Amino acid sequence: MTSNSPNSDFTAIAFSFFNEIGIIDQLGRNRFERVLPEGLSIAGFSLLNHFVRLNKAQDTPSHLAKAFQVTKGAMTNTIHRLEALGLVTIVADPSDGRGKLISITEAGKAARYDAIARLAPSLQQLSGLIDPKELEALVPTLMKLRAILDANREP
Amino acid sequence: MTSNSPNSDFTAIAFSFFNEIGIIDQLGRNRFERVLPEGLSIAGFSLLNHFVRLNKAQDTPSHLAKAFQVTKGAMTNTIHRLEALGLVTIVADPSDGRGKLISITEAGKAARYDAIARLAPSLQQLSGLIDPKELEALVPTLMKLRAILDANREP
DNA sequence: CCAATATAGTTTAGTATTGAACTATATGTC
DNA sequence: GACATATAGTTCAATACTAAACTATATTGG
Repeated sequence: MTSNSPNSDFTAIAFSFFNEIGIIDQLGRNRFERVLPEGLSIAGFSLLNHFVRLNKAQDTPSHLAKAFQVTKGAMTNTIHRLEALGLVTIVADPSDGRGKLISITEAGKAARYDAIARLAPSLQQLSGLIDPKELEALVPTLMKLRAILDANREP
Repeated sequence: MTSNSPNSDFTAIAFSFFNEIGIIDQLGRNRFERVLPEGLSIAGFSLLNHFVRLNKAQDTPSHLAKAFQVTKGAMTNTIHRLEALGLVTIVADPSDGRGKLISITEAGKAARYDAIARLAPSLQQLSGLIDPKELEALVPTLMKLRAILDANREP
């Protein structure tokens, strides 16, 4: 019975894990926000990136809200700001009178590419400070964790 | 020269790393916020937790703002809300006419303890889904990374 | 000592978020 | 087919944050 009581152990571990995650996220967001072009938020960038990464031609606001785990209201706001910048288009869903379909524009793809180019130097600076192998080793576990959390969130 | 061009590799790795961190943070915050007692935000809880973890009797708003990497304005807001709840006290710094000193109250310590107790079941639920050893293995690397990011943020 | 500059904290305007109320359209049941 | 319920999207009030302007006090260099 030395290193046991696994339940309370887990609580403590999970607690420090989320604590570190929260601080790293804030420091990372801070870096990112400084270099994003005027008017483009991290939320906006993430949306553009989502379209390109998944190579999606179009997606609905409600699906996007679920994918990013934000409320429908937040997604309405993000989409409308991107539309005002000409980076996405909004059209009515022909097969569902309630729905809309969002698509990234060429300007949106260009803005995403440009944003990544601006991000690179800030990330590059870290390459001298962090062992790339160590960072790389983290990613698969984080992805697995994210998938578990994602699948087990409360509705 | 097979698996090289390490610089652009690093950018891609760092990019997915921060991407996963961001999503996990959001899912984690979501879980936390649901169980925190009415009126206590994550920011407020973190401040209370800071005092207890570091066993600090008092701290200045400006030092707290730096520690949490938020603006002075945000810290003013967090502190004033905690004071309104009776969880911290604010007194003038006797040795510096510009400064204030923040202390956690007994009620603040109790609120922090209570919040952790409420958090536990939500974390507990994860213990069946995630291998505790895997989670535990992540923490030291994250702490190191956090320290590096922390030391190398722009002013 | 005093002027210039730096630092501590507050305030304000603007942005991103949530939860809840709302409108409009779909779907399922009898 | 009509009614109840579910879903898509918008709007609104409130919270937490940022950047920048502000007030007040400290520090520093002539």
